[in-house]
Order: sequence, then C-alpha cells, then structure tokens
Amino acid sequence: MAHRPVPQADDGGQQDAVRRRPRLNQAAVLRAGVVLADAVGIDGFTMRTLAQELGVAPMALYKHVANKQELLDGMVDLVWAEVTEPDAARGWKPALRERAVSLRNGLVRHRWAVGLMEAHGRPGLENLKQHNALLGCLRESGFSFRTAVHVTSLLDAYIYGFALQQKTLSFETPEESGQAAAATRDGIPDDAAARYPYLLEVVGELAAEGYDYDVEFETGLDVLLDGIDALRASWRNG
Amino acid sequence: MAHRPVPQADDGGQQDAVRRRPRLNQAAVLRAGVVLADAVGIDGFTMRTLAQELGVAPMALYKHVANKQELLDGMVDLVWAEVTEPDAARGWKPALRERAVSLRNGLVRHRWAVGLMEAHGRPGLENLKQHNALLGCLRESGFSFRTAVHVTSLLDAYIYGFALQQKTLSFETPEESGQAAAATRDGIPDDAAARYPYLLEVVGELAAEGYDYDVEFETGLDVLLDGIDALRASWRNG
DNA sequence: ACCTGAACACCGTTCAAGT
DNA sequence: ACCTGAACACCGTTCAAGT
Repeated sequence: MAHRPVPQADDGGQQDAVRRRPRLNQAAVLRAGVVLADAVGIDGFTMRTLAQELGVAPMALYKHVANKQELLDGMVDLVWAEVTEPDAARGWKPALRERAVSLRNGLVRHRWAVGLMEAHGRPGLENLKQHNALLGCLRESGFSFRTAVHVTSLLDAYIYGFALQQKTLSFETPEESGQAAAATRDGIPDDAAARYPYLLEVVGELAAEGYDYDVEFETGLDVLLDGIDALRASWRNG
Repeated sequence: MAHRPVPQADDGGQQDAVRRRPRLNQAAVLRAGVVLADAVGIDGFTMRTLAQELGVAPMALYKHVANKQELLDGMVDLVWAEVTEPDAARGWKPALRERAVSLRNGLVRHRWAVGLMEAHGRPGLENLKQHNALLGCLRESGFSFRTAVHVTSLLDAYIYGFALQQKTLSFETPEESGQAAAATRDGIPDDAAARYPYLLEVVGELAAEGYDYDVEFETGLDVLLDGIDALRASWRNG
C-alpha cells in the first residue's frame, strides 16, 4: 500500500471522527439529510441548506447523489432500515403487531417520510428486504398468496394513513392534544358551532380527556389483526 | 345604478358565460386550481401556471386568496364537498361503507389531495360538515363517544393510507398493474432476486393475475367494518 | 375594486473551472 | 477525484402603479 502524505498521525483510517469535515460520501450525505429533514421538516429541506449543514458548496452534493429526488429516495430507505422485520417464528400475530408498531414509530420519528414512502422512484433495497420479510412471515404462517397480499395492503394502508393523520396534527402528548382541541373549538365561529353539534361534542370531550395517539393506533391495529384472524380461514381458498 | 361604459350589449349580468375571461372570484380560482392540479399534479401546480390558465397575471390571484397555502386549503375543501355524507337512517354499516368508497373515489379523482387533506391550515367548512355527519351517524347508531372516535380514526386512516399507496403507483387497470409488476421484477438485479424470494413470488403472481385496486380496497374495508361490528358491544362501556 | 410589471429573495441544477 | 463560483431558469410573494 503506497504511503500517502497525511497531516495527522496515522490512526488506522479513523481520522474522520475528529476532523471538522470528513471526506463526503453518499452514506454521509443521506444520513445528514435525515437529520436535517427531522429538524426542519420537508419544506425547509433544500439542497442548499443541506450543503451548508455539511460545510460544503451546494454543488458538492451532486457528486454523491444524482439529484434531489434520488437523495430523498435514499433517505426513505434509511427509514426502512430502522423498521423491525417480522419473524414468523414468534407467531404471525405478535410478529405483525411488532412490525406495525416499529414502522409507525419510524414514521413518527421521521414525519417527512410518510409522504415520500411510496414515491415515484424505484423502491430501495431496505424497502424490498422489509416487504420480502413481511410476505415471508405470512406465507410461512400458512397464509395463501392472495391473502398475504390483502393483509399487506390492509396493514400498510392503516399504518401510512394513521401516520399521515398524526403528522400534520402538531401536538404530541395527550395534554397538548386537549389544548389543540380547545383551540379548534374556540376557532369555530358561533354559527358554525350550532351546525356541527356532533363535532363539537367530540372536540369538547377530547379537550377534557385528551387523546393518546399510541393508544389510538394500537386499538385500531388490534381490530385489524383480529379481523384478519377471523377471516383467515375463509380466505384460505381465495 | 350609475350607467357604466360597456363595449357589449346589456345581457342582465349574464355576460360572463360568453366572455373569454369572466371577472375572477375566489370560487372560480379554487375550481380552476382543482382542474389544473388534476391535470398536471402537485409538482407542476404553481401560482404562475394557474394564473396563465386563467389568462391573468400571477399577482391577480392574490386579490382572491391570501397565499398558496390558503389556495390549497380551499381546493381540498372542494374535494370534501364531493364526498357523500353518511346517513344513519340507512344503517351504520352501509352508510359508512358508502362514505368510505365515496371518499376514496374523491382521493383517486384528485390524487394531489391526499397529501394535503390533514394539512396544517384550519380545516375547511366542508371538512367540518363531513366529519360532523360521520360522527353523527355513529352516535345516532348507538356508538359511544369513545368508540365513535376509534371508528373515525380507524376508517379514515385506512382510506388515506390506501389512497396514498395508490397515488404513487401510477397504473390504473389490472392489466397495467401486471405490466408494472413485470417491469419491477425485471428491474430487480439477479442477486437481489435470490435474496427476496417471497417478494418475487408476489410480483410474479401479480404480473400474471393483475391487481384490482377497487377490489383490494373493498376487501380491506369489509374486514374493518366486520371488525368494528364484532367489537361494538365490548366497546360500549369503553 | 381589480389587475399589472418590475423586482426580491429564494429554489434545483448546468457548466466551466479549479485543486 | 472531488469541490467551487458564477450563471440559468424557475419559484412565491412584495410593492408601487395603473384603470
């Protein structure tokens, strides 16, 4: 191996950890993209701000990603990499439940991702791996091919949709949700209030009792899993 | 009323129907926005292209909407206006089913809408009216307050998520879906193919049999409705 | 009251150039 | 091989004018 001129002591290639600006590479760009998008949201996420965060000229990024769309696709695949794969050995129901909670947690940690998950680009390798594991869990548990497709479609739609609902309602805790509900109620004009009695009832109750997204998600998830269980037999030949 | 100089014969205020460019108003701007977004998608939808479509300078729009976000909020509310309201008199299950299909149809007609439905802005009046009707249908059918919230959350999450999955997969018919699946399969590298056997099985089967979104949606919807039915009693006191 | 034109502060991205 | 600076064709939006 040729000896190269380095201004620092040889540390076995680990010198990047200390250096102010390590040499850029695609993985570093994608990771920084996830961190930035988490911090500022998808609207504030621009090639220029990401470059600034990395201490680099905007055009330097284009040496490592073809364009912004490919950058976003790569970031989405990093989110997929965080999701627990279902393991048929644990039983299909606990395995699917765990995966669903894990996927939702990923979408909550990275709120910008849900709008890009099914984006136009080719699915990433982690996405393929994840769905292969999901389908494998179902097939190995005795689900028919068609049923496995139904279950995948049903569960993922629920998870995506729930994350989408939660993404844009900006409160996190039950207390915050109560305050938000109160604000919404107070924001409704008086004449409208009279026209939407049922809505007002719910908003008022939620303002008093709060709303827990985690509980709500898992309540719905259990309805789905029980529904899948109940109809498993009748779908066997479908 | 002062007599004004008009280059056309007096037609009792109905002259707009014939004129090339009728006087702009907010409703006309919103309607044109929906048509344009349907045609070009949300990426191609800009204030400038909408103004051009209306034969007007870009800044003319700002006399009728405060900014782009408010314009989008108004467009979303026009989509809500297309959704059938559930009628408890028909029985809660058929009523909810019809509303779910109607909402999904609206989201398919206007694919740009799903990403904006739960957007940060204040919900529109049609949105409020729609959710008031949904909650009213459930309460009048004997659902408890808490259960009505669960059901609303569950159903809407599924509908949104399904529309989101469908939005970005660009094929419409079962035949197209088969072709798309074949393309995806052929796009997977050989070594990856060996690593994702279950995924390949599904993609291959779908390429052969096709995939019908309408059937898939209603299959999952019936699982949800049956699950809600089954657990209705146990939720009574929840 | 409604519409326009020029301008500003941003975007993503191309290109030629630097080391 | 990797990074930079200037430039281009776009955005949404402000402002001062026009009628």
